[in-house]
Amino acid sequence: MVYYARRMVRGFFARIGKGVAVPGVWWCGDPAAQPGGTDRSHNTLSKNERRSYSFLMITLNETQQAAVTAPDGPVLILAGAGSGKTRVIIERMAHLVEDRGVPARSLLALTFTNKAAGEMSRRFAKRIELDYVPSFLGTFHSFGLWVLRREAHQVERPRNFIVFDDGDQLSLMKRLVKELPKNFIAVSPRDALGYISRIKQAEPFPAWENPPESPEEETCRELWVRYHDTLRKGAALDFDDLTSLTAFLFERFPEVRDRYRDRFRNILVDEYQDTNRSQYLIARNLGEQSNLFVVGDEDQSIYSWRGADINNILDFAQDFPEAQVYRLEENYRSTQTVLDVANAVVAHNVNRLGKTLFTKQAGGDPVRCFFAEDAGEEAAFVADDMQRRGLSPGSVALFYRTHTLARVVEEALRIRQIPYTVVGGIKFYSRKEIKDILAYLRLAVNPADDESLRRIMNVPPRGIGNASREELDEYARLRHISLLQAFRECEMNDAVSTRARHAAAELVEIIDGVARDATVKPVAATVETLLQRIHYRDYVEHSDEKESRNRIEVVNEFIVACRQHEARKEVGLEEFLQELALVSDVDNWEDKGETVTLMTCHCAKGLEFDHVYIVGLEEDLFPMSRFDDEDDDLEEERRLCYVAMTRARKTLTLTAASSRMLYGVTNKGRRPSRFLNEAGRERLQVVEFNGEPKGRESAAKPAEKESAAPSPDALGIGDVIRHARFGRGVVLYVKGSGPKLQARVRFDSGRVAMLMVALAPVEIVKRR
DNA sequence: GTGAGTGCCGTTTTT
DNA sequence: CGGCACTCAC
Repeated sequence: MVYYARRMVRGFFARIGKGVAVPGVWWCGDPAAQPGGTDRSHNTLSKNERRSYSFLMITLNETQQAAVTAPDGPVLILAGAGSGKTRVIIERMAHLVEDRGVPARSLLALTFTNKAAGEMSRRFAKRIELDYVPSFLGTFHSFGLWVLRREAHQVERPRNFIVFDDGDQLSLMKRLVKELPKNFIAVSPRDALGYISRIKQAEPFPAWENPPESPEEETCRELWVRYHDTLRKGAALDFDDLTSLTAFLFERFPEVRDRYRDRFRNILVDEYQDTNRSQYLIARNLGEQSNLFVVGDEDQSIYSWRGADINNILDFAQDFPEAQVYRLEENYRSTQTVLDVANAVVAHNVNRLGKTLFTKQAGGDPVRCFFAEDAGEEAAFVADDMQRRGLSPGSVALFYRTHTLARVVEEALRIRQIPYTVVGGIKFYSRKEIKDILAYLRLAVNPADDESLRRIMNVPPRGIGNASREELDEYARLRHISLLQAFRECEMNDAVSTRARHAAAELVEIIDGVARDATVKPVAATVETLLQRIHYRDYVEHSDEKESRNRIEVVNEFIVACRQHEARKEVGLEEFLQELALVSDVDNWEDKGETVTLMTCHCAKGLEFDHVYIVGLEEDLFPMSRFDDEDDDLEEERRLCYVAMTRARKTLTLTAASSRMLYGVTNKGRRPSRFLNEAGRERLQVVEFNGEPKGRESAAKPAEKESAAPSPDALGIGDVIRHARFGRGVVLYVKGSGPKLQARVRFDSGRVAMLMVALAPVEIVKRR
């Protein structure tokens, strides 16, 4: 299915539709999808959805049927890529409700991503043809949030705690590291956060029974204490807390756990292979006495770096000895050629339960492979290839291991005017502008939020510098009051300069203004008033000339987003902020229409496209090199490759470059990924730049040529030239250097030609 | 207190 | 290469 930005966000907002007013009663599907709803895109499933949907109505295969109707007790579904995993979950839920008389409100379906949760609720609502579905369908994090709001007192937090995202965490930790007494060995804020996160998985409130094993660990423990102190004072939880404290609650307070057990008699977990320890504990605590239905694929476990433990799925049968296990191995998505390649790669893994996907769609286009000289040629090939094959942009996706690879490809697509959308990357909501605005809003809602105040006390600059800040910090600390309170009282504080005092008073005034507005105005209006009061747009415009246009856009987009949200649901500022905390990919607030989709391989999980390109299949990039080349890491890279490949419905094209600039250094003599070998050379068709298959002998050797860097000042990509005969044209790609410099040019006539620059009658019209 | 300039750092994937 | 923190001059 092709996911557009807007759909993802709609998925999110759909989940927080009007039903949310009653805790635990979640609106599944979309308000606009009610009979009489007007928005077309809400009422219709996409073509792809409809295809699989009607398929589902007509027939489930035997194994799927058995899985869906499995008797009570723990059930594990090993669902290979494209085997109808989501279908099975939804049918299972429908089966429970329709055939077994299970009340829908006793269903708890937990997913890993917002995307998956959104899709699940929409499809489930359609399936059982109800406008309201009183089940809880959401991510582990949103479930944790929901539980913790009700049980906040158990963990000594107010009900209206706020959620720190990773940006908040990092800036807090930076400060804490800086404030640490000098007798502690230095650690980086990132390392400290990593340590804390790992600890939390095992034990949210460690007793520190063993002495620290290193001075670094000692520092980390000290930081742990300070970090949580600060969170508690700020009435905040971080992302990890949402799941780890929930797990802790269920483990330590049986009576609390039992309440939720009684409520949710049927637990369904999607992507079980991605669960970390806390998530596993949540599932087990709630599901061990009732019906735990987990679906996953050990070959698609790609989040171990976030604490996901593949052993949760590998050991399910040991954990629950009476578990019934079903294997879904029939793939409904890809051609056999694609599956053969993907299977061949992942078959090299040792640590797996073992499945082999098959499909009834025998044959299919060969999986192609292109070896480029450099990243520029690789990008040019890919973009050219899409045009040559006449692919509709919306049917194409391009995956890469790291976001940095997107740039070159974007360039190639832009020049050819192929529309594209980059998914992920710099997250909308972690942009400076958004974080600034949110900090104001959060402060208005929660005066104890010192971190937010620190962020914006001098943004835009208002004359509160280091000296005043330190003074006010000290003032607040001594009196055990919030920083904002210190600002309120600073009129009497002689240690602060007059200028800063006025600025502080004004800031307090502004914050109070926001709080006041929020009670009477819609969110968008409150934000707009705030922006004008602090001249935020001017500030953005003056702070950075080249990017300012974009950044203003970001600000305006935020306002639009607020409005959209309001149109959907009347909600106060406080609730708005809380909902926002769990949305990460707000970057996708725009609908980009029929475009090529660019994203990381991780991001691609759960999606499917007719035509898939995977670029950068080189050693040290994919698989990415690690400090320790442990097998586990390599296996995970392999799974990631498998995930990426199995997204393809019809065709798969793999590319690599022998020279590529990474981290600012050009890296020559790069070697093709071992995954290409593992796929089996005989399964790959090596092609030339023009897409024609290469001769056998040349196919055998992955190019390791001396690549002469194209001389940058001769002619570059994007330059506009004029040719004596062909007229005006744009340079798509250059190759070679000096007198051998060749340029691929697309002329306004539509003609594309490779020119020897030294010989051709061309002049440069415009440098890019 | 501000802003420009410099040097250093890491540098994957995301709820 | 790019983002960030730090230093230095106003």
